Amino acid sequence: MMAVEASDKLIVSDDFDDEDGPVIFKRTNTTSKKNQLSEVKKTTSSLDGQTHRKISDKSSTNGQNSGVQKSKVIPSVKTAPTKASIVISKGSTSRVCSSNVKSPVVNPKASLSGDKSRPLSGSKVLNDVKEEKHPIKHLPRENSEDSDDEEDNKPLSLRLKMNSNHNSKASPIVKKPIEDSDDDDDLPLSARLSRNAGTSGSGYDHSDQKKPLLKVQKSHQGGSSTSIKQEKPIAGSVKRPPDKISSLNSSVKKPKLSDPASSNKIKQEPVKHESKVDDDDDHIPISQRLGKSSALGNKSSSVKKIGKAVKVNKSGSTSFKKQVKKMKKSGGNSEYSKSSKLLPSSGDGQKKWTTLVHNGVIFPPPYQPHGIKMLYKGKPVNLTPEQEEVATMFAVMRDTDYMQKEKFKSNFWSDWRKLLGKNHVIQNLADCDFTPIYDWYQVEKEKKKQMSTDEKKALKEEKAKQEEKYMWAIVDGVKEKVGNFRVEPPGLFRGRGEHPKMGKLKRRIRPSDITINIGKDAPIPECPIPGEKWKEIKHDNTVTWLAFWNDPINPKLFKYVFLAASSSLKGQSDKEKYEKARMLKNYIGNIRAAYTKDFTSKDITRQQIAVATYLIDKLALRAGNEKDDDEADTVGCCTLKVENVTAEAPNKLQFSFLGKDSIKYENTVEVELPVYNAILKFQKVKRPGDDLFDKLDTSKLNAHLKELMPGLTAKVFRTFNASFTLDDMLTKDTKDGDVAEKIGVYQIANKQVAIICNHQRSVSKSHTAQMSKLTEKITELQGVLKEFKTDLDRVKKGKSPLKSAERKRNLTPEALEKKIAQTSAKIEKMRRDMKTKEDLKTVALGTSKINYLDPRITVAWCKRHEVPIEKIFNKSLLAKFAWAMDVDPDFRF
DNA sequence: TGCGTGACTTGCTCTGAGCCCG
DNA sequence: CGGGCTCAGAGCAAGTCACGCA
Repeated sequence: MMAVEASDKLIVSDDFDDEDGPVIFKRTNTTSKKNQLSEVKKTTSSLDGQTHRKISDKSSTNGQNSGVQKSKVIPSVKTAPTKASIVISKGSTSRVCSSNVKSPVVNPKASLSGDKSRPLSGSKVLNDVKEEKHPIKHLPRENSEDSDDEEDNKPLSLRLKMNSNHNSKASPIVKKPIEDSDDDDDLPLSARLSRNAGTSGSGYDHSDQKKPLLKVQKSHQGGSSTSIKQEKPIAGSVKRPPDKISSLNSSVKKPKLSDPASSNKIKQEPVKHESKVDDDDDHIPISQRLGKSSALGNKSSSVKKIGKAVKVNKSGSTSFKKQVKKMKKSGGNSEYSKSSKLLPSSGDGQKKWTTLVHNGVIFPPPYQPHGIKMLYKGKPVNLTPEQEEVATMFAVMRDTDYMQKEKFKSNFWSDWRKLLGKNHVIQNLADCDFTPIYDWYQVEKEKKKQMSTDEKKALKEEKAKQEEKYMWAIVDGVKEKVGNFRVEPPGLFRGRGEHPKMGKLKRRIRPSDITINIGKDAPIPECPIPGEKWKEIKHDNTVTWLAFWNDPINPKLFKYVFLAASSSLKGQSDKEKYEKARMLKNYIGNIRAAYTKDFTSKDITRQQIAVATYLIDKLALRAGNEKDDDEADTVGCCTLKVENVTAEAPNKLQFSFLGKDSIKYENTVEVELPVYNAILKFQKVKRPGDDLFDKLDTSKLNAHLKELMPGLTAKVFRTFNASFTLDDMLTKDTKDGDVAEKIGVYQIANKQVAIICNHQRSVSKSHTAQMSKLTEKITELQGVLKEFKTDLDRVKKGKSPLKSAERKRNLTPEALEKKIAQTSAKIEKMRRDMKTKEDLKTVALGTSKINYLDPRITVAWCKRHEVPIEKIFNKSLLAKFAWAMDVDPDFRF
């Protein structure tokens, strides 16, 4: 419904016949409803697989962008602390070498046998071996792609173990992880899809890529499977290795060593070790890890041989110990190993910290009345400061799309009216004219813009000074950045999509709304607003939040203040997330076999679980929790409605629904026939608005998934698909070449992941203008080129260059030829840039980079191919992924 | 078993700083 | 040196999932 849609669609082609098969579903983009991006559709790829996405630019207006919006009267300036540089380098290369050496054993397989069976011993061994894996795996895959494809048709399970078989036989499922290298099994469906596509033709990628964005094109060959991942730091090593740290610090604006850095460094060192350890684990097959989660200790042993470890130590020793201790408590890194249970560790009521010191939160400044009078029926109206503040919030949103929404206006009116009172002069919104306030705001904005650089700088510094104390927390003795220490200012709620509460007043938060969580021995932060006090002080070390308040729009919800993404606490859980996804790789074969078998189960719940799991695996759909009526009407897998899926004979399913953030998901994919038939069955006798999976909800689904793999939940498939695809594409498509070409390969892989995850963005307002500008320039250059050619002709014939340009005058044929080549190259580059711009106009690459792509894949790839990590990760990502920086170059997801 | 929290992750948009260009 | 563009970072909305209780 609301979707505005866009027109783009991606075309996806899937071919998956089989489970693994190469399904390709690539969607180009979807549109968001709100955003109205374009939608993408996919088509199946035909031979070539070219799928293309078409883009239509349709309007892209999202209203949101309009400039004014935000209104915040108060400028927020923050300074960012920053930092960091990365230091990966050296080690990396060197490491690489070492790594390369490794033996060719393939993990997968090895693991298989060993792994499955079990644990430790085997596993360790494996671990050590580890690195080898990729080679093996890949090769087979690639080469065999075609064959794979065929196999693809077969059920995943089959493929796993025996490629030869058919679907029917599913292998035994269950918990044991299989490591097979089976080719496809490991692969994410999506990857498989794409792969096919790639192989066969170029799937949509091709089209897109055909002209290589960056030059990379080759991709097809490898088939591109994409994977997406996110990154988060895993805990393992709590902190970053010293190096990193140091580097970070340096960059950080803050005081150099002031503590943070320095302290961090120290502590962190220990971390390194740990991290290494982790790395080791990585290599290890999941299964192994599982088995013995306890392995941790072991790992250390394994700690690689690699030099790195060595370095770390020294300084580390002390800190190291400490850390270890800490970790244990918290279940930190070690955790994963330690927690034999598998990953699940992090969550629970484990201790997350021992000592926690921070200064609370900072509040936005009080409202400063401007005294500008709005008009009601043409006449100026007096408003109290409170009334004026809310009127200003509304006035300032004039240029946004929200103003076109009745719901927004009625909600605003309802809340504002409460402030005005029943008997106020203002009796309806339609007769209100906020122009004077709007104009005043524009002027204020302009003034701010016109301030001199020095003035701006002074303001910024002042703000930084005020905020300095709130920016840091000391967790177990380590200074860590706080993520969002600023209390949200009052404003009008901007829900996404057709949110029922859009426009409601989000009232000002006061100290008495805020609960502080801090160490028992730490001083309680002073309340920044004189005369007021905190709602409550807690000392709960099983949670990571520093403070929270209830969301004024929906009091059932909380707004938390957490540590920043670069903190070790966050890094730890990030790492755990990726480890879990990697573990899934070892189980995926059996899981696919299991659900394939259940596609035709007589037990309807079982059948629905099977089909839902298949969709989550293949399409990277979100779980789809139930939602209340007072939220936007969006769905995920478990909450799909009959109307969201249209069957197209013989075996295609067309999906069309609004997902998270009311982003439109449009995709048509080929599915296995039993799935197709099951969907038809689920739709039977239901109305369009009924639940497709009426016997299912996320808790049942996740409970089932946990039986298949410890800690497995629906969202793990997204991480797995994403990271796997990235790893796979990078491995297959990276060729010798310059850095720019390699970065191009990375971007294409990143884009593929974004498409799989349906990460969209709204088309920038100036997109069309920018494109036409580029077109103009190209046309102009083509004219120039033509002239050069004519001149060259003439010069060769002994004539003088044509007219005009005197500059041409003395050109020799050689010089002209050179010019021609230069101009042609320039035109080519511009064409590529245009294509890239157009291709990415509705695709958001950042989300997957931040949340779904295991950073170790990227770091290891950078090391292997000598691409500076800074070319891929910006400063904040470098800080966030500090835990992944010392990964072995041979790391494979 | 179902439901309502509670805690955290994921995700899009806006903003502002720095960059490039003419 | 002003204006448009890009991109990182901030902001905050909207998901996921675990847990405890009845």
